[in-house]
Amino acid sequence: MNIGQAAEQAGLPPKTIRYYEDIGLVKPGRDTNGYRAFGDKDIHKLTFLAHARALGFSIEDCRDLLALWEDTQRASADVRRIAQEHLQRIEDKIADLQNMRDTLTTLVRDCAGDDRPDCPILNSLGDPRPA
Amino acid sequence: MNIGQAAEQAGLPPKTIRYYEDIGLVKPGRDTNGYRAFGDKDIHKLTFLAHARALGFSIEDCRDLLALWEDTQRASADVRRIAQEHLQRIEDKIADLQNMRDTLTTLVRDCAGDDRPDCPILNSLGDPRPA
DNA sequence: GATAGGCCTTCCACTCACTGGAAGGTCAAG
DNA sequence: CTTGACCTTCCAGTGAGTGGAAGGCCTATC
Repeated sequence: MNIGQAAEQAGLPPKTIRYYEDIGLVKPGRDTNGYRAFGDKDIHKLTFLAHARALGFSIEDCRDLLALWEDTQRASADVRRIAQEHLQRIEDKIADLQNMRDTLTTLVRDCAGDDRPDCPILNSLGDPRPA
Repeated sequence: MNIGQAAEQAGLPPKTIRYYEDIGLVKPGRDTNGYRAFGDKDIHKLTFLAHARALGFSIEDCRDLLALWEDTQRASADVRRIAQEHLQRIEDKIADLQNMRDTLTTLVRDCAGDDRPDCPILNSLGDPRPA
């Protein structure tokens, strides 16, 4: 299978797949004309990568998860640990963003948003001890 | 004021302040020895930048907000619009992360996490139509 | 056989917002 | 006079791709 079809199957842009080969996540063969030749296992890996990345796993997490996937003897606990650590990072990030949202919501609510120059948003951002 | 004190006041690393000068966000003067000399207005700007960045505004948003802050005639509506657009991006990001979290929570819950090799997380990630 | 177009290849540069480090100048204390 | 903490500039790297140029290959049509 050429890179175009592989991209379609996996739901990734061809450029991204070349990049994944570059950094050693997949190792497709080559046809005599130099085109990459993707087998079923490559497609599976790319699909795996597309899903894991969509869930926000880092490339290095993906590398670890793929290695565990290829190791039929691995303990599911190893996978679970990576997923749980990632879950914690996501929870933290959500909490951060919710704090930002709350602060911004207050600022936007207090801003008249009209033609007058007075603006609580700018005032607060410039204050050494802001809202 | 030297860059070290300015950094302390504003709550930013010196490296970041130099970077902000590089990209034209602040323009401190120079002492005769070549050291940057930060005035009150520079400190205020840096403080502003630290807060706006902490709220997740992009550098380009910060540039716009600083320009509005320096324009005493600006309408508060302009500021409000930038803040509200940013707020929307934050809301979207929170929703994305919550979806990720929900999917991952399900996967982690279904994974035995013991010595056995069977792992619903890996199975699902490799599935063309995943959880 | 020529040509058009749609693939494919490599390589280089760019993104964003810094961060790290090297090499060297300056300043205050002891 | 030396030590150590500052400061300066410049170069390179981060993560995870994306954009584009220059050129090769493959198929279809004229």
